[in-house]
Amino acid sequence: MSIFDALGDPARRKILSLLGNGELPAGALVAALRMPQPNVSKHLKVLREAGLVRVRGDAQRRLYSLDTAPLRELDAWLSPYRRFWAGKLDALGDHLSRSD
Amino acid sequence: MSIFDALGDPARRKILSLLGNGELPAGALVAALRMPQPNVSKHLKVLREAGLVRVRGDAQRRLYSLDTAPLRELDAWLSPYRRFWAGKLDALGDHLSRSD
DNA sequence: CCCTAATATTCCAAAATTGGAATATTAGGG
DNA sequence: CCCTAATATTCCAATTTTGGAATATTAGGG
Repeated sequence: MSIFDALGDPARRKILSLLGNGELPAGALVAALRMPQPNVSKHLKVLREAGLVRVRGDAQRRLYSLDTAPLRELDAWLSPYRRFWAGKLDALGDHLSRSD
Repeated sequence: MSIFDALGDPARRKILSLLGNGELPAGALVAALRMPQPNVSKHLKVLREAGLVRVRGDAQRRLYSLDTAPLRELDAWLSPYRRFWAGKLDALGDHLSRSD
């Protein structure tokens, strides 16, 4: 699954966003996403396979953290297109304040 | 379909890349992609619906061009993550950071 | 009008994705 | 050992996506 596919699901984007603030146990993600635990676990698996998150054990818990390497690749993929808006810093607001 | 989903298919990413060099008729994309025409037409529909391409008629032909607005959104989505590699001089980085 | 070129749409089966429910695994604690 | 908490995996039905083939549409040209 490519990074684009991995990012295709809103729940997965939310997970990345949450991990942006630092390492979290799977349970914290389950609580934040308000979604059945097995479901979150499956999304985490997709993210792992895409290389977007790392995991380490801490007793029974599994602590997830962001691996930004694929995001850097995405950034690179975007590069050739940036010339279309580079310098055009007009007011096209931060569309980005959505919840995903 | 979100922009992430629209970008999920390699053929669609190739189309965007081709259109990066300027407007092209659908037929040119069919030739470049080496894929059955109806298939390309369907990918173009997905791209249209995601707002990634514009189309205008020229007699029987349809000329496609890039609409970069959704790519700018993607760029914005990426923003909060850039701090993880900002300053870390990656080999890919400054491709086009010229100051003229 | 009819013909042709260019492109889009529909129909269909195959493959992949997703969610829900049940179950399995893993790692301490008593 | 057994128990419990935390997390992962499996199984299944529903939905979505994809490709191939056939067909439809659109817009001139003769």
